[in-house]
Amino acid sequence: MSPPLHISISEKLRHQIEAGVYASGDRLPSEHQLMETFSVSRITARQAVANLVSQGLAIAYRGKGVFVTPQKKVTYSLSSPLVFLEQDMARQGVAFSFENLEFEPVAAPRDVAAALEIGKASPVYLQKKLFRMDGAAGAVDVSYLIADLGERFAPLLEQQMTFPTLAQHGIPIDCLDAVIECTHADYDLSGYLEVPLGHALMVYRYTAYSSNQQPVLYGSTISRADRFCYSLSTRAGASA
Amino acid sequence: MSPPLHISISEKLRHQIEAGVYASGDRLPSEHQLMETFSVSRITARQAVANLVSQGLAIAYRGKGVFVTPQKKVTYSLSSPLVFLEQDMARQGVAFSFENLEFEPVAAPRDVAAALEIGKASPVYLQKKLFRMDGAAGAVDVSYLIADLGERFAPLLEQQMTFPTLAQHGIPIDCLDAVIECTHADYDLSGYLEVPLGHALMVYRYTAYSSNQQPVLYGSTISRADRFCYSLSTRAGASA
DNA sequence: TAAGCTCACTTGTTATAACAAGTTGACTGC
DNA sequence: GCAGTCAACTTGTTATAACAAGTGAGCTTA
Repeated sequence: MSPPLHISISEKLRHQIEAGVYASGDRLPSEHQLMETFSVSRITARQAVANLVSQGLAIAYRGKGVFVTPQKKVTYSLSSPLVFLEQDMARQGVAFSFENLEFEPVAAPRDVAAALEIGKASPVYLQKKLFRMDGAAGAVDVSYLIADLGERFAPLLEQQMTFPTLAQHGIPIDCLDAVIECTHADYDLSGYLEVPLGHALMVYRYTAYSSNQQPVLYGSTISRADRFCYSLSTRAGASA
Repeated sequence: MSPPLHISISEKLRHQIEAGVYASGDRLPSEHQLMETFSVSRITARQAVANLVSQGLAIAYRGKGVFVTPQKKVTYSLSSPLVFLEQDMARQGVAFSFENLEFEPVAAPRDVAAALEIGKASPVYLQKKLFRMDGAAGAVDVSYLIADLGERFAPLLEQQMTFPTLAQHGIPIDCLDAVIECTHADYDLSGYLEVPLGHALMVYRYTAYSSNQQPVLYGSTISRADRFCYSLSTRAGASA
């Protein structure tokens, strides 16, 4: 009949977060404090916190404490792929920046070669970028460019790679196939995005084709599911 | 240096799942068996299993065991909203069916009233549907129809509500705004979709507008993140 | 002053123990 | 043969205990 203790406690904390008792970025009571407040064992207190963490409401740091996750979600509008990501963010009052993590020629892995319709281990350019939203790491973009595109884009590294930028430099992108899916954090990405293992991530996986139907760009943007979402509209030029 | 025991164990199990040692639907070793196999305490064995569950690779049933989650992901193509959901599923070789859970007039909650641009507590129709993919519950759709649309649609309950169906009955849908986001299972939905608390869910939240720019339909399709993803293409009529 | 150390506090990992609760198959009694 | 019971097995919840490891403030020492 009555729910488990750890559920009751995490629900109580969740309500307090939603009611503003603990604001975005605030530290939640430590496990020891929860033990005393609710007269439970550390296992129960820990599980209550784990519920919040798995729901993306909080994040725990060893040695520091558990902190409320920023609840503001940023929307990227898919319906107007020509709009700069910066503009999308600015409309929502979010300071946006990005930094290049890597840009180097590599041999195409199997899935990349298949998507770009080139031979396995053909030369491609690997580009890794980190997007920051209000200073905090919000998304990681890992993309592969066909060799020709990579060489042409190399001098433009400081710019966001958008369709207009590419078109200006003689690489018009004609169409884009994309999949939006949800996956889970593994150890690799935890480093960039500071998400606990198993936490939900949004993945925007895309293949861009040039005017001659040739795939030229394949990659994915991986973001924290609790900080990023996608919108689209059938209205031409709509900005939902 | 060395990773925690529970991580090592869950990684080993994950590799075995990916290698086919445990196929989709198979039962994993029980906590007791894992204790003996890896010479660890039940807490460690449990945590290893919990890792798999939180990553969506397995699901646990009390009294029965832990079973490998079906890994096949179903894609719904957003670029052609006129395509029937059934067709999208059929293309992927998935048996699709849906059942009406509820259809009744209710007073519009606050967020619904705002989306439909009507007064709070105005009469609307609540429609709740369950989508089945290969027999298993895959998604729940909860939508609200303006009163007029609800009355006209009531006799058509056995049909999927798609844009062509609506247009045939004098309700042309002109445009659609949608947001795709990720959220986490709460107790309400766990019942329908059989997902553990905190598990990632995909939410497709939409507002449909009639030809006179009036919002007529607002709702969301909630699906298991590990079983459902969305695709879109800028190619007209593409079927990625 | 500045560098380095220590200590208190935090979460992370792991062990042992016990009971609750749901499932399943075998066994018993009719 | 069938129905009901029970025992064995499963995961779920909770407690107590100890150590590991990261952080940060404050103190000590050069």
